[in-house]
Amino acid sequence: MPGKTDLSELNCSLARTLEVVGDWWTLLIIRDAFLGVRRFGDFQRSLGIAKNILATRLERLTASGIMTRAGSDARPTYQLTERGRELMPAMVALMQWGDKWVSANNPPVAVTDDKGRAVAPVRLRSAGGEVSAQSVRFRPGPGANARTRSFFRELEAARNDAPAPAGSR
Amino acid sequence: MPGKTDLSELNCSLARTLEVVGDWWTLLIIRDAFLGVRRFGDFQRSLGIAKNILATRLERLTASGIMTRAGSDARPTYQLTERGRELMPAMVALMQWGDKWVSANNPPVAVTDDKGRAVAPVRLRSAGGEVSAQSVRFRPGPGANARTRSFFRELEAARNDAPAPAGSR
DNA sequence: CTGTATCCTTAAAGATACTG
DNA sequence: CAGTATCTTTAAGGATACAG
Repeated sequence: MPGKTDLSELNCSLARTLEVVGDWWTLLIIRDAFLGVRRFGDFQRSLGIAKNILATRLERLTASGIMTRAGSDARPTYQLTERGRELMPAMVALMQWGDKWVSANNPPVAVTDDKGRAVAPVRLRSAGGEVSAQSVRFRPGPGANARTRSFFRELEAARNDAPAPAGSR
Repeated sequence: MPGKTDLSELNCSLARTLEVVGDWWTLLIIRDAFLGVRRFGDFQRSLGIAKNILATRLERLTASGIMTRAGSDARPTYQLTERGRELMPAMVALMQWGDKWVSANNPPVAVTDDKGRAVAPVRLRSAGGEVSAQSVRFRPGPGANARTRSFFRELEAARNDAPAPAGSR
């Protein structure tokens, strides 16, 4: 993107994740890798991506430890590392969302375990069981900086303002 | 992005998802919305995003039914719809990945349920229990088009080629 | 405060030719 | 086959001024 902002200041793991895998091609390359694609040319044909773009992405992905390059130098293969494979839940969750809300429950790709049993919709869980989207809470974590902490403080203040402006006036 | 490719041809729910929410700002706006941000100016300050960019994103998000605009026209609030809230698992999964692999297990933001109990790392499950990234399988789904089917066929062929060229030669 | 309208900059995407 | 090197295009991002 043109005047690309540096998101690293945002002190947020989501922003940090997006800095590494946050563009279309990167995510789709990882998807292909999950599917079993290994070769430069196969990625290229599968995605219809220009060679220079693909080369850049693969280099970035190997540099950030998400994929490894192996095999002959003339005809290497690219594979996901553990770091990369651990993106699986996020990828599947994104796919499931698209299955439901964009593909109208008519998934182009089915996800199963190795015995062909469907992977269930991804859910959030805590010690108390399933956590609905409504009941999820966010708060500053151990890695929060001053800006993040004040952000949450202000958020809290705004929440106390809006819903109950009765007695205050 | 400049010469933006039309991913809708890719016949993949991930690509389709990325067409809707697949850029930095959109995802970060949704994150903020999850955190409780509601107002134009708050999004703007929180993210450090230009006003026109924010306006475009909010319009796209409401047009695609992920957020709704409510309240006075002069000072509206933006909230996630169900469609938007269902992105929660994917967002949290992405955050968790960043927590572990980029923020070095020092999360800026902690995610809990409404009783303060930590949300567990997102896992994939099937009728057989937890599904490891290694054992996940993909196959053409009901919505697969001819291109997707042949893609999987070729992938299968390649897999049979590489690992066992013994008897064939 | 919440936008819209402009203008400008720039970097990302793509096409193409070429190399080991 | 797997890239690298260029060149061009273009649209996204940002800044600013202005409006309701």
